[in-house]
Amino acid sequence: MLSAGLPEGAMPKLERPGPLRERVYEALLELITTRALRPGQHLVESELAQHLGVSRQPVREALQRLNTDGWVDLRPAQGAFVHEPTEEEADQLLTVRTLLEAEAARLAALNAKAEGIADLEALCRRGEAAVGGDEVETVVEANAAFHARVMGLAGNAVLAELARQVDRRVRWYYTPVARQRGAQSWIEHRELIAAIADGDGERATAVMREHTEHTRRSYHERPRS
Amino acid sequence: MLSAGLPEGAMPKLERPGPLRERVYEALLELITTRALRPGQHLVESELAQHLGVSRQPVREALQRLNTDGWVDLRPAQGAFVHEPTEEEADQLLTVRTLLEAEAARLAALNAKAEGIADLEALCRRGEAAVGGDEVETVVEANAAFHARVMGLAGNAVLAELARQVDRRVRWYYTPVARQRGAQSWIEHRELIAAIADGDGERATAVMREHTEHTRRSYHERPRS
DNA sequence: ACTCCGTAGACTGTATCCAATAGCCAGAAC
DNA sequence: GTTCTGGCTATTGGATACAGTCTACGGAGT
Repeated sequence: MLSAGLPEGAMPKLERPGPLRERVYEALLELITTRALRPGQHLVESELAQHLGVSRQPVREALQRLNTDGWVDLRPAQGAFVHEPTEEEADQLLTVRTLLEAEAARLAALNAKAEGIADLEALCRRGEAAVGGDEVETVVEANAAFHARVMGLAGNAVLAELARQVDRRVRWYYTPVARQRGAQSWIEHRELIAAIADGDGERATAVMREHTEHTRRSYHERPRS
Repeated sequence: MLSAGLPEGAMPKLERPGPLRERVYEALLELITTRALRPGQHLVESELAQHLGVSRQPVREALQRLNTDGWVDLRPAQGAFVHEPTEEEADQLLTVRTLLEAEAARLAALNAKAEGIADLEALCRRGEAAVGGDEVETVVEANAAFHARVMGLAGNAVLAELARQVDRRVRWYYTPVARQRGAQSWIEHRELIAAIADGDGERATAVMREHTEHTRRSYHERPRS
């Protein structure tokens, strides 16, 4: 018990690196989402280990998790390959996302307090500013943050965990085409905030469903690379 | 290319054990779901390894996956503990399950062919027979098989994967109280089949939602152990 | 009664070693 | 010339050993 009157925030909270496998996981995920490792590419444990400056063990464990999370395909006795998304899979993913996000919006509308609403508005402003700056990376990130906050307001940890996984992959597929849907997306976010602020679960669901379905359609209409 | 006229089914398909970590994962999951390993119990890698007759390596990887799937809690530098479900978490899980299953029912109604309907009826008969026999284990399994088949008819692999994880945990929480909801559950299954056979997505959704909400309520009304 | 270590138990990460397997290619058989 | 076989290689899968570090527990001292 800190008997001395140390202010809580003053503790430097000395940086705990966390398990190495986690950091390797994040590092590889970063490389995949940024397209530094391209879909279909063969990942060799020993190469990755050497490149990251760790032993094979943490790399193996990270690859296993990436496999179960759908980021890489682990072919037995041959190695790991960066997952290649198919048209059908992307569509299914976006469908599920619509489902999860719509439910989250409904729950958020029922649970949200004034503080949460304020957070959403702040995030919305940040997103709109990013759209003005035309930086795709920042826009996508702000969008993810906004949706994550809505999910947080829903107060369902299980739902949030599923959505986290799904959203991250959606973000991967979607980033290349995010530019198209700039300003319109944030107008819809405003509508969503209004519905949540009114505590209107039905409307929040409808708005969110409409919003994510827009995203889904704009994915299918994307320019082929 | 099998030029000889070997019948496809004749190949014994010699048993491939598959990766050891998978088998360890399944073995541990079996031990957890059957309550041989009780919630809160401390799992020591070396003990498990010795007990299963493998080295620590596969055990570690299996524990990691069990951790990400929510079956065990991995406390740093201390070890793995069988997850202890809380009231709130069970409720959230059942809520999410309702969401996923309802969507699956809708999609199944839109996609199902005659063959799928027949499968559902067969599974339903099997379940009803099990209820008659009053064997909780068999009933729960038949129930899982039925829901899994509905999910298969929905034809959304991503949705199915999420539901598989959620359902397995729901099953864990729910098994102790499954006895209460015997016959009624299968009557509702019949209704669901009818809705799917009619291709009525709205009704299928409603029936499934009602069905899983029944389950949720009966969970909360369960006798405390 | 409270605090302060000391120690044991357990995980984390590293380094090797060996076995099994998929893919590939060269070469023999027809 | 085509096909099949056999071996070679790269890589993973699994086992084992070992050092470092963290946690919790308990006993000694105040």
